[in-house]
Amino acid sequence: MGYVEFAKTIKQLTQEAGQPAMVSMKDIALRCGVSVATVSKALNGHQDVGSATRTRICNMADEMGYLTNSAARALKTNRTYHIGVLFVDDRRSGLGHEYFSAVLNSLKEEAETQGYDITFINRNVGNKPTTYLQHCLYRNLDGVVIACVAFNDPQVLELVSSSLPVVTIDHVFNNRIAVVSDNVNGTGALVRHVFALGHRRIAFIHGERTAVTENRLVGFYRACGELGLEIPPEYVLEGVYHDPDRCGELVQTLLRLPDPPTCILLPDDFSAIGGLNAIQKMGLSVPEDVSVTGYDGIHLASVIHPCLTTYYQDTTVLGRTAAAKLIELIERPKTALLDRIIIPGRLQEGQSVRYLNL
Amino acid sequence: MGYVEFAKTIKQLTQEAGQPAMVSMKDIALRCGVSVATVSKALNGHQDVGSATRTRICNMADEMGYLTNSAARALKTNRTYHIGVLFVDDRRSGLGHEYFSAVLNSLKEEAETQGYDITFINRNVGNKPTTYLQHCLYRNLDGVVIACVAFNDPQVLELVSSSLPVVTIDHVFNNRIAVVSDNVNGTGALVRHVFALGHRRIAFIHGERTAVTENRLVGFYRACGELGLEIPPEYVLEGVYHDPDRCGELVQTLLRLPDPPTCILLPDDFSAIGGLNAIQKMGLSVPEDVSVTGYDGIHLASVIHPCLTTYYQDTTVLGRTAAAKLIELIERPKTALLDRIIIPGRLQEGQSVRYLNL
DNA sequence: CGCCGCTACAAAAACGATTAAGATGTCAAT
DNA sequence: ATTGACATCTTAATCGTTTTTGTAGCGGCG
Repeated sequence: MGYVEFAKTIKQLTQEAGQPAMVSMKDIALRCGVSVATVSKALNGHQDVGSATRTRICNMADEMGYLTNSAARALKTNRTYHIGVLFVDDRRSGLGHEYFSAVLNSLKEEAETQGYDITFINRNVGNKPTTYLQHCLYRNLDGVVIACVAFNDPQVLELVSSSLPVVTIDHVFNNRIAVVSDNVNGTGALVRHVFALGHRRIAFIHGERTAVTENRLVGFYRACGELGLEIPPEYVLEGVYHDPDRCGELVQTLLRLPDPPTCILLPDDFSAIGGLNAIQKMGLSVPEDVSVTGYDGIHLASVIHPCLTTYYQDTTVLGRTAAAKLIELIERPKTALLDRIIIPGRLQEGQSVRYLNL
Repeated sequence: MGYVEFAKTIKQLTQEAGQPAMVSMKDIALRCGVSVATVSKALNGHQDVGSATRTRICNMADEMGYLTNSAARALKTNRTYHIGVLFVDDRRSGLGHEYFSAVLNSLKEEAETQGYDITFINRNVGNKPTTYLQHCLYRNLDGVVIACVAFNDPQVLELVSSSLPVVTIDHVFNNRIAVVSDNVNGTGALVRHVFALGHRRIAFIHGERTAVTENRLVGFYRACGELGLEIPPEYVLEGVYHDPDRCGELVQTLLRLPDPPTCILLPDDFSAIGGLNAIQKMGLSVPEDVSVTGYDGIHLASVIHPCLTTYYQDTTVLGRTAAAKLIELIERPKTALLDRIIIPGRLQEGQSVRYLNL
């Protein structure tokens, strides 16, 4: 039986069985008259394989539809080309949040183009509860991206202090790579923007106290300081991210002050909607009576009415960078710089901030 | 060296190395004075192991922090406890869409509680481009959930017609399990609802032609028929999902008709915002002058003003069911019913539809 | 007593790849 | 001719499981 006939037979067999009848290196070796070792080397680009043999093997591999068995490779090399992603979605602040799903999507794409797949980390192995770290070890993950979680969770800390390559998003740990959105300058940019439009009485409703929030507060106070603004303490309130109702209430609180602000910075675009509603409910309108800004720059911001002045966080670069840095750390641990990488965003002007005649 | 000392040593070693120094069945076997085979059986609950030995082995496994090596198990058993998810996010209609991220999240949780991890399917293996199917085979995925893709993509069809266990969401294939949102009754419910409120001139802006859209059209025309409504063809327009601008334009088109509708059904909540804006831009208001409904019942619908009357799609049940059905198909292929499962939603009344005095 | 059947374990062969170490052949230099 | 260097390929061990087959011991039964 000649070469071509044999190939046909193989295909027919696989067709018939309905199963793709996984072809292994052994099969290729058999057909090429070489050893499995040679096949492995040829396919992996090692140098001690003759160029004629190499092309013969590679062609045969294509011909036969060879696919690496990832489990076997992982077993032998301890490399899975799988990176874990830890996103927690309590109260819809994880995947449900457009910011994070956009970051995730970009992260996914970068990882995939580099040959890595992503998988979610959770707290069980088989049907037994475990820790995040154990789950990662069980799956032999090459590395982990952590985002959108309670970073003081003991299980998260265990993961961060493990020997696994880790990249965190929007939170900085010592001696770990962190990719963070530029919350300091982002908030600062908003302050300076509304200041330039004449606003002096600027209030800030921020989210729950997290690393992100701390940075936004720093950005806020620093910018105000540089502009010579004295912000009364009652202008700075703790709200809740992604909670239009709560933020709406706080907006009303602010507007009922004896000396109300002319502009209110809200924790994010979504909760800004609550602000808009609350203001409208008081018979006032945006931006004529009160100005408002959001944060995030999600699609929503530009389609609501009035569309929001906000600070766009570059989710694409954030996700891509996180993936790229993690892979760098995995593949070249010696040279990877353990540092904090700040991703700048961009002020996005809408119609929610009025020009104030001074 | 006694038992306790030995245990300590192990722990110290792993601490020092910084590496968790994976302990294998071999280590347990050594310490328990049994063979690896026995360890394997004990840990996997086989019957031919003495109960004393069994508990000794299990305790030791816990003690030493044993974790199954998933790669080795996968290699031997061809089961990875990994299910693939195919979500495509062209033009932000995948993960960026709250509907799908909610489905994904629910799917993830159900899979995880059953001991399965989820991973995204893409089109490369290593750094070479391949098909979705090849990717699944390369990763030895136990099964696949397909959602939110162009279901006529040849690569998707290849996957669907492969021998892999497959569950599709919102699209039905022959002899495959499909989990679909009840678009027929959902749209019907909206029609009946606005009819009950007195509306007779009801327009429908639907999304691009997909299986989902077809069902909604069926639901629309069927309900209208049952109610004895004659819908003029110019009342039914093809819009674009998740596109407020385009849908806004179409709303204006409808309202400029000589005999405009009193109520407009929009393709989803997000694009309904475009409808609201467009109406406002014409100097009209919702619901006083025109009534509007959305679809999806995402969080947004209830926070905008006026909040939307919409049809809530039960993303939680959708995702959970998809995962559960897929796992059933994987684990009990003989008894799993290859069928279409319809997940009902719920009409969610807002303030965007007015009561019309007839 | 001898045999059967049972329980409880061990031995060993896989799964499919990687890789160190060894083998072979060729050719140039001595 | 011998040697070494080099290129090219093979052998064989190994990763950590699972699973088939084998076997020792023991009690019961005719």
